[in-house]
Amino acid sequence: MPASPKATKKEIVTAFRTREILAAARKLLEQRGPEAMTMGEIAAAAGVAKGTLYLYFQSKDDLIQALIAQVGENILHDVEVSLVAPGTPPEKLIRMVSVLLEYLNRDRLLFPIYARELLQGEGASREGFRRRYQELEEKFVTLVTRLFADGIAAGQFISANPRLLTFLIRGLVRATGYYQKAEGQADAAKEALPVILTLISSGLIREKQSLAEEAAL
Amino acid sequence: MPASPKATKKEIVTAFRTREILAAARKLLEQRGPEAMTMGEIAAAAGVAKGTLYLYFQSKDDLIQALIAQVGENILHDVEVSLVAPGTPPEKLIRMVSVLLEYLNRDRLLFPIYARELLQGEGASREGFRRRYQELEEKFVTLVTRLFADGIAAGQFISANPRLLTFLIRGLVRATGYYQKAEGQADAAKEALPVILTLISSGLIREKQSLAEEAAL
Amino acid sequence: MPASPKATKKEIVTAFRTREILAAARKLLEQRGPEAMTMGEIAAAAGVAKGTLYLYFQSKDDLIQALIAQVGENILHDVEVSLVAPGTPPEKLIRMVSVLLEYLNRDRLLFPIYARELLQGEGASREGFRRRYQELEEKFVTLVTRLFADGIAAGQFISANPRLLTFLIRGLVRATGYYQKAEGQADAAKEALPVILTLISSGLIREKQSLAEEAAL
Amino acid sequence: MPASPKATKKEIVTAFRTREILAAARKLLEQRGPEAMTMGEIAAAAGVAKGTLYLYFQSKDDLIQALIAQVGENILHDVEVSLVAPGTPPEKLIRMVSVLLEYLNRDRLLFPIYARELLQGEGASREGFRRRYQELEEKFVTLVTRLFADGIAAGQFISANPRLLTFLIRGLVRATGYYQKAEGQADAAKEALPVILTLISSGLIREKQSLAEEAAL
DNA sequence: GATGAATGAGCCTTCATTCAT
DNA sequence: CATGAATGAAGGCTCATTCAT
Repeated sequence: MPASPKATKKEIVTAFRTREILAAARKLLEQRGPEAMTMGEIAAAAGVAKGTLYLYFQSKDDLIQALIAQVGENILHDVEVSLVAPGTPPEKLIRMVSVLLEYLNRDRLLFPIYARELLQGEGASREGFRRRYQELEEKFVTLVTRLFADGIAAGQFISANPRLLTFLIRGLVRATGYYQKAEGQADAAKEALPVILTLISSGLIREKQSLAEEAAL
Repeated sequence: MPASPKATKKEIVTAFRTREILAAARKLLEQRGPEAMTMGEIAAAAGVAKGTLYLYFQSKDDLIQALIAQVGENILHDVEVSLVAPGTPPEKLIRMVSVLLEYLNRDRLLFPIYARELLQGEGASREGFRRRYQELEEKFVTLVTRLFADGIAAGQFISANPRLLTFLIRGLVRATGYYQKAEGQADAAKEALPVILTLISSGLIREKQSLAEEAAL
Repeated sequence: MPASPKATKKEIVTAFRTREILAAARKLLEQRGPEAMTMGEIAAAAGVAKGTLYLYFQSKDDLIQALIAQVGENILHDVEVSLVAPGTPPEKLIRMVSVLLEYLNRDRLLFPIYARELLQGEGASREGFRRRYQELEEKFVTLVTRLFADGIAAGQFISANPRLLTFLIRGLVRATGYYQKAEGQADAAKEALPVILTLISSGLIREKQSLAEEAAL
Repeated sequence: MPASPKATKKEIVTAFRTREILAAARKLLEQRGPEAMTMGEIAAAAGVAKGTLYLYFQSKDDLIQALIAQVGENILHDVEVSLVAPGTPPEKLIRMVSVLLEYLNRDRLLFPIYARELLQGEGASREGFRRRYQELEEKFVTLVTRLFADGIAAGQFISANPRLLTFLIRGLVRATGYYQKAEGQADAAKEALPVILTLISSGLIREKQSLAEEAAL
């Protein structure tokens, strides 16, 4: 029957359009920020009419949510994979950091560092955007916190609040993203990976003895 | 003491109003973000009429810049103090991290983690806000980069791009800010400081031997 | 005739709307002046929403400039035609005055007497309006000044600064416009034309001898 | 009794302030127009506080009315004097034109050509300004129209609507004002006076014969 | 009387969203 | 389905006017 393939073709076109629009929106989101970016700009960049955007997304906020979901689910999936693969917690941690850093180079993707939304209270506009971003964040934190909890329990990580450790690790990845952006480098991740691994494994400071005194303070 | 206090009284009122407005704006900035926050809201929160804001600031952008300047100059000053005081580079680094973390508890202060502006291109609105924030950032990075460069030259830090190290350290402080906000804790800094110091001095991972293998990968 | 009229239909609608808006704006400009006239009033008078005006004109100033350009180019063109047609300078002068006076009756047109902008310095608002108006003025003055210069050289006009004569002729036309407006007459131009022609050709005063004495004073 | 001189002194100060404010306002009115000119600017130019203006004038509109009245009464008075002095109507006309032209050089005074207000309908803002200006105009027109009526009755002027003639004469004076402004000359009036007198007495065109044919059309 | 900080109505302009074609 | 002209709510900003000092 021709109906099913026809419907499928339609779905393919729809999916294609959706991706095109999201791709255009992503670039604009990074360049101009969520508020400054207008629906008109997105439409122009995607090569469609303004009204067409509303055939694919209910609102601007909805579009931004889809953007985050699209990216976020990919990241979360890859992070999850890196954590369920066999290995000790430290091994898993290292794999996960590598995965996160790779995202900084894929698709010019800056979402891992799109952190400002986390700061905003309930009154903020783009309510949906914020909420979605925080959900994503929460899922990530939950996953990684478990890793740290396991590792701490096994005596393989320093003894600290595993949730705090999760935030700190994420902070290092974000910092790399800002570094990449600020320095205009194409591949900051490659440079940062070994440095972050060294930091994680043995710290920044070479003369441990003097530090021991400091820590005593 | 007639004339002088009279002139001063007006100045006091002006200074007081300015601070009131900035305080109201700061709260709103955190709650709603720079775009969503309207001059009307700021005025209402400060208990003045909309037009009054324009007696103290030339524009919305100007007001936000003042907000940043107010905070930023304090931070920069304290950071600078912590760096010129005597001590080895590692000692200075630790002092500086302490200073930065203290700011997370002072004045509900979230600016140290107000990083999104760094991501945006020239087209973004509130040009002045972004520029000012980036200037602040640049000054900070320059200061700390020098510290790392010195420490690396003296063999006291690991050998890495000092600028990258600066971004990473800052990332840890920011992460603490997000942690504090996300967890709703009053004093995340106190909890995070020893963890960050340990991380800096000896890493997160206890079993160094296994890590050596990882690094070989 | 399928594609072409379709594209044309949209253009026709656009052109129609543009004219509607300009017509509404013209009436308001005369009633209230360029500053007092608001975009809201224009929109209401044109039967569209305020935002719609910005689909046709970039700004209020732009709209007013379009208004002037629309009218001004017509006038200039007709004046030019009246000056290049064959005839002696006096004949041309008379033709031109007739053309100008005709404009006072066409389209409730008062622009030929919209002179205030000429008085204002650079600080005035609606910079574009003023500039455009002065450009128009300058073109007109240049054209007519040449006519007077030619006529004076040929001994057909009294010997005087041709530029001054241009201003005086224009002053008579403007005066007729004010007369029409003030008296509420429909066709002041018809009444004024022979009077102005007589004035130009032989003056207002009948007893030339007495005047000669006066001039001697 | 000291009360009376004291009151007088106060009146003197008041009158002085009033004149100072009006002088400052007049300059601004010419530079920026009645709408663009702000009360703040007037106050600054007059060297007083903004609130002080409201001790001398009820409103901005009231201030502008006073401005017109001040100037207008002077002009009207001088025109009246020139018309009641002995002489034939043509003599009086010439005297009056001289008086009007003199005003163009006095006090940088441009009011005689401040004609735009005449165009505006009832809806315009600065209602009082417009009304006052039109009253002034009406008085002037009444005065001069009587002169022309007398002269026409005596056969000394061409036979035409005396009111129209009044507008035309006034148009010549205004034109001189625009000429002075446009050309940036200091003393356009001196140059224009003989030209206008010649125009009034015998027209612009020298070859009367050819004109006679034209007039026949 | 004089001041000028404060007010708030009202303006121009933008932009997410709708809907007739 | 796609379009883009139209909408109108809302924002930043100005400025005439008021009033406590």
